[in-house]
Amino acid sequence: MAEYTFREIEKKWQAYWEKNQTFLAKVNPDKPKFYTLDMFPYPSGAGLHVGHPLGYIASDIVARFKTLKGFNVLHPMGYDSFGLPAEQYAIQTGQHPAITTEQNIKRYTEQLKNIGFAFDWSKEVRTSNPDYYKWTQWIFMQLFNSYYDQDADKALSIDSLISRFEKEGNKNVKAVCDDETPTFTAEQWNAYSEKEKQEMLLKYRLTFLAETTVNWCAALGTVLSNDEVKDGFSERGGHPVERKKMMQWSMRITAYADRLLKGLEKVDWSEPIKEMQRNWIGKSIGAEVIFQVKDSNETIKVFTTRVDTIYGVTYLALAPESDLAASLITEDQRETAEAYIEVAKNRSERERMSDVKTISGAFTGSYAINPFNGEEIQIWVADYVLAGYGTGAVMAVPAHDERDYNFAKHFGLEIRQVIEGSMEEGSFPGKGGLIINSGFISNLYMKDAMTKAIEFLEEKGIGKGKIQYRMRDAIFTRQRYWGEPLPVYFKEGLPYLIEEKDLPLVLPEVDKYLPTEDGEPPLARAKDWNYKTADGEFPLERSTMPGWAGSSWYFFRYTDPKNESELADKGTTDYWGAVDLYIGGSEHATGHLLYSRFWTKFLYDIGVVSIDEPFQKMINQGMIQGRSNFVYRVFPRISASSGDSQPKLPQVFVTKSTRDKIIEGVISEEEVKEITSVVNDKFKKLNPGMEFNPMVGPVKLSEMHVDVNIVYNDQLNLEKFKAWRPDLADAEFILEDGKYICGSEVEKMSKSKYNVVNPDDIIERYGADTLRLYEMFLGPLEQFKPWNTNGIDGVFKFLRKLWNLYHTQAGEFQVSDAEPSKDEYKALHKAIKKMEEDMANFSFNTSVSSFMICVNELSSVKSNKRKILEPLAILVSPYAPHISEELWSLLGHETSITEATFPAFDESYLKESAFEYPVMINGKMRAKLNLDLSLSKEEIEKAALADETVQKWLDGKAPKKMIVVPGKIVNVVI
RNA sequence: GCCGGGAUGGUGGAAUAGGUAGACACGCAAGACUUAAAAUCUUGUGACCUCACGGUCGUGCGGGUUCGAUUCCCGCUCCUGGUACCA
Repeated sequence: MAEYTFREIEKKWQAYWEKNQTFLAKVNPDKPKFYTLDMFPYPSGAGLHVGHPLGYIASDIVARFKTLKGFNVLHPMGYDSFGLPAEQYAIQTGQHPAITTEQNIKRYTEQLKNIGFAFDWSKEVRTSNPDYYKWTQWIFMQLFNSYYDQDADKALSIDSLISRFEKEGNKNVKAVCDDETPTFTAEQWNAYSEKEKQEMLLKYRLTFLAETTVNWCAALGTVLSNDEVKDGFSERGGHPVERKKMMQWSMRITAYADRLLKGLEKVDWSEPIKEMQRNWIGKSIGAEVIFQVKDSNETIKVFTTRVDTIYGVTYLALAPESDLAASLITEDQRETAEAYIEVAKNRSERERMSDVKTISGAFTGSYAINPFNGEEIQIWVADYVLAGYGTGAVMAVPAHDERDYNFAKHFGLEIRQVIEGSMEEGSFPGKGGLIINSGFISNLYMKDAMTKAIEFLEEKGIGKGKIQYRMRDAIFTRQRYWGEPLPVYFKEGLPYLIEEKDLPLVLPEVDKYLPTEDGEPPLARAKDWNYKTADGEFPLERSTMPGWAGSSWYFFRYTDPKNESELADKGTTDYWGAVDLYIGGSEHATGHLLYSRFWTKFLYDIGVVSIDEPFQKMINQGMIQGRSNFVYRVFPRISASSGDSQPKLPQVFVTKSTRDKIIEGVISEEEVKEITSVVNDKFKKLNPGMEFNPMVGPVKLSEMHVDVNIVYNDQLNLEKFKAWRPDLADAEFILEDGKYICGSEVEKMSKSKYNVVNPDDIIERYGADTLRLYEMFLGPLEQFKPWNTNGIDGVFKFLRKLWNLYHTQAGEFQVSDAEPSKDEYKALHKAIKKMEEDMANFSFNTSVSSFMICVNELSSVKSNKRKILEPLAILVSPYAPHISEELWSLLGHETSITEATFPAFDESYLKESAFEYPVMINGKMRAKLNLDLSLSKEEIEKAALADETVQKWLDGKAPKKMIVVPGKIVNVVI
């Protein structure tokens, strides 16, 4: 007697897959490849909850489906194992992060294996493994040894730059470099000292050391990137973040801004994600204009996207941080202006952001000259100007820019209109409008006016057309322990790379994971953290790499994870190419996904890989939210004269509907009496002999989270509840129909809300196949949805029904070799068709439904035909691989079902000769008419008109109009 | 503010080249089997009116296009994600 014993079946096949290396991916040029990838997890101490595997299940289904379709599939998994939580834990406990990380990984792997993923575990990578981060360091070295050549529009080696400098200086070199890089000749270059040369090269390298204003988080003792800061607080932990100047390594990602933007056109991602990246890159086309300061040698450079409005400029505004601003302050303005700068500078980013409405600024006392009309305009300091964007200075055109307008209004500055239109409702951008009052660009439209103005600027050498990006260079150092060390040492204060043969530069041991007393990063605690060269011993860099370093290239390492001589074999990465399907959360839209694209483009430039976009198709799965359950405790309002001892208060709980009645004030007096008497009786029992004033109405309640794992379909398991916490051991319940129904709410899944559901528990109760099916059945992959176990019985029942198709009522395996009926074929092929369509659209939930329909139909005719059940097992196998393998082997196969071929869809089984026409009267369905599909329009019309219901509605009159769509519908208009 | 995504029964959701709204599942109700429970099976289940036949309303709200609108257009409301003085 063989029941569906999922526990045995699942263990058996998981062991089989492991032993037979079923999912081992090998390069095979004879087969088309398919690379499907999940964003690898950070192995946290809490383990997996049901939300994590959602995307993995989806990609696993695709992987298994593609295998059945004859593709050579790579489906790897690994760990993003450097990170803050392990370090935080290490600080608290003194335990080495490597140890906790190892433990967490072990647990994650176990949990993942329980779900039956078709992962090729031999490809596993861990970013914190020296074998891995050796290559992260190696990539860093290549970046250090490269610069971005704008003529070639790619990264080139720094050596080639040096030889150009030696021959011709930097005058004709078009490269991405620091703003203040001076021009020099070959003679000057050759005369530079070694130190001067290195300093100059640092201005060109793709990773470089520079003083930058950073987001310093004192509580975490580290620098955070912009996307790790939310509203002035750290994303992790919510600690305050301040702006601070520090020497930091940066990555010149801005060099790739335009290619990162253009590359988006080539990839198949959702529009919102692409849009987020476009906004993040923030390309603006405009011009740089130089304003001369009156009676001074100083000039002010501004960036504007609207040179066409240059005749409308009535003042200039500088960022408070600007050094120039301070120097322009005149004696008579000194007091107010300096005070303003002091206040504005010290206002934290957070204050400035939350306080957008307040307009503030100060006049410096100096004037600038508008190069177009020679007009003198005031120079102001204003905190609406950001130091970090463009030149940190703006030319203000109050008539056509809202912020300038508000500022001018507030300080009574001139507002001069230069575009045709009405100023009644304040400023207007007037894009495309006719330019007026603007000298030689008057009577032109925006585009032409801009072209002409730029020509003028370039002719006079007082500006040029310019493209500005919002994106900043990415800071690449963290003052942290648990990250990749940078392969850099310092000689005379200048950075040099260690030799490649000394890679990996292994993370040293330290006594504590905290910064040193004088604020140095934890690596400063390491003994002998120096680099030995022929010239002596030099200190190594003490900062480590940020979290995104290791995750920016792991998809290449998966193809060849054990390679010791290169980051991956070129032939292998060429074979696997770009990731065909990447599944992960949309929260990585501007971090990981941008950095990965950047590094891929760089690796492409230096010839290490052959693709320049890593992720061809991406799907962003929606987060699974928690669904909390609540119980409602009656507030026992009893006063007792207890003497010394505290009275024991009764724990009495009422159900959701009683609570609702109490809240709405519609509870009956009898119910109140019942509740109070239960409370009073309980009190008496708990405190025998004690005198007390019994509780009377009205009833007050307090709400309490209850562990969702002891609630089933919102019904509380009373025994488990009593055992949950000692104080609840003699809880009393006022039930309805013998049940305690809890309240519920959707919240974030978190321990403190007792709503975390562990996949292990679901697997224990229903099996991994049920979990997989159910996660997919929950709804569209991309949608955010709460986890709710309420419907899980349905898919579990489905699997049992599926099992029963292959078994007699007595539980014996039995299939028939008889020829299936037309209906049986039809049921199967409907499901095949649907599955093919759904896989193309990544619509996993609807496939599960179609399996259910198919099995229901086959069950109702008690089908047990091999010709139906064999393909059915294959069809279901990507979703429910364990049961399918078992059925497949029962069907007599000796190899894994993964080696089967996906059943071919045959349209002819779905062909119908007749169709049940819905007959509508004025667009409302009134009758049904079963007609042959070969009938002509006229014949259908005739049949419809003859119908009794139609006759009734017509009531003897002729229809105004008849719409007949063969095979679809009949509509009679009356 | 700006840029995305969304709103369908008691619940999760299905259906878009415009063509039977509510597939599939949960829950609920009734019944069968059972000493009983569980499990399983059968039937019903959007709301309202009606004994019934049947009818009216119904896909966030208000309009429009159409023989016909969950689907297209215009105007709103609410929820949700991103972003935030980017010149």
